[in-house]
Amino acid sequence: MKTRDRILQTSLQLFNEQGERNVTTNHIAAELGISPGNLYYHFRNKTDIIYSLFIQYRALVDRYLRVPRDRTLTIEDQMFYLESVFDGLWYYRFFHRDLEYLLTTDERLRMDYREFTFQCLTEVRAVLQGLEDAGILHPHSDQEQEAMALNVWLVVTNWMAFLKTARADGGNDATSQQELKQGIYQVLTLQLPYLTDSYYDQMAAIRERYRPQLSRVQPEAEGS
Amino acid sequence: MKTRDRILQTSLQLFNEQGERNVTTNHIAAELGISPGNLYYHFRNKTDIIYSLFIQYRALVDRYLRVPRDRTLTIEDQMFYLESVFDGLWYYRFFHRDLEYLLTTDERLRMDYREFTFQCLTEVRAVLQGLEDAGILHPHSDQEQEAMALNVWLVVTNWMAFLKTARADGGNDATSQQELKQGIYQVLTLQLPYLTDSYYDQMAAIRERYRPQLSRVQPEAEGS
DNA sequence: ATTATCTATAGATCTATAGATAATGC
DNA sequence: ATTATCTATAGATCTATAGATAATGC
Repeated sequence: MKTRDRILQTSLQLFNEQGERNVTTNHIAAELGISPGNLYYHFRNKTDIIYSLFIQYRALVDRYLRVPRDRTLTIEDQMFYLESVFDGLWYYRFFHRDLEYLLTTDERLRMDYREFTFQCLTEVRAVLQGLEDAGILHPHSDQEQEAMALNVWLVVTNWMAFLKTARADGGNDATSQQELKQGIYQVLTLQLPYLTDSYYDQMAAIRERYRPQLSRVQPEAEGS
Repeated sequence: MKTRDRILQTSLQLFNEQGERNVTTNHIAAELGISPGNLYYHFRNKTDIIYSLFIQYRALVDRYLRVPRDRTLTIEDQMFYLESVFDGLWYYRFFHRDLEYLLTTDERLRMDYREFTFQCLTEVRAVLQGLEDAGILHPHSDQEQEAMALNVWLVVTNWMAFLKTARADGGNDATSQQELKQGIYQVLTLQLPYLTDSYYDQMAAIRERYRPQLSRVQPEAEGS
């Protein structure tokens, strides 16, 4: 593998494991067994590395989240999107952690990420529309659909951060990808009241499969 | 004012304006016109300052978010809670920005914040229950209520982060507190499908007042 | 010839403390 | 006597580059 790609790969790994803030260019070079000088030959600075990782991340999402406009959607379609999106979030999980800082540091990233967000929101709306057209969801007004899509986005992109804060340890990596998928339960919760009678039972059953294991998340026994 | 309190006040201000990550103990001391040595006389380190600010924040939320269990709730009750909560989020807005990093750095903060989160979730559920008992919301199962409360929490605590990423500039402070309140629109969107017929129009009208000015947030004109 | 890599380091911070001095409260 | 403050600084990083050297591709 090219050194440039190894730098990206190792950076991603260290960022994910330790958080971008705790990983310096020195650490990355040391982990790779190359000199800091060499790293700077390939990337201008850490910001440049992060931007390249964002490009990878965006490409990954673009590859999976292509919602057809010419046909209605099935429940399986939606589940595929959800699974894919959460896989992507996991793979580049460092990214949403320090997102705000990253965006203030890198003007180019801020602009591109902003555009990326709006594209994703458009795709989410297309999913909702596709399910509505299929008779799975009750119809809603454009404005309601837009607000719903935004809530879906907020839940999806921030579920992981919540999990980290809700666990007593900082988040044991081993079990976390599993738990991350429980965010799907939360997303499906948003749709629950909009499901038509014909699909309610089926969707509710699927949702049950993702139910969070609250014994883990919740600290003490249930109060009234 | 006591020096200790001035340190907290100035730290909060600098953290909010520039982000916790960009503010060092040196900056705080310089802004106050005191020596770094003096700052360290009052606080062991920056983590200690942040923890003290969290204690203030928690006290603020505790003061407002006390949901009565012995009576049903009115729509006005809920609006008061929402307004108060968003005010608090604004006042300590640095906190949720670097939250994850802060929690991994300070074990004590992590434990306390976790407990705080669960207490807040309990209060959110009490609000939902109070509205349900008042016949404003259709009844839902305990599990659905729990998942809903979690979604409310996710939307409330992350709306500001979204706003920052969605704006072309990093977020002009002047207008932002206004915009922050638009998060209320998103929260009320979550309740929309659960409203009973008797209250739908009233609540929908209130919700309209918080509608985001999309011209600001959205980059280009509406596509189909 | 060009590309990739290393060595060595200047310059910039930042944290946190030791030790001296000033201010305050009995 | 105790509390608050300052001066000065050691020690630890981190970034980013200059300049030399090695490897590679024609």
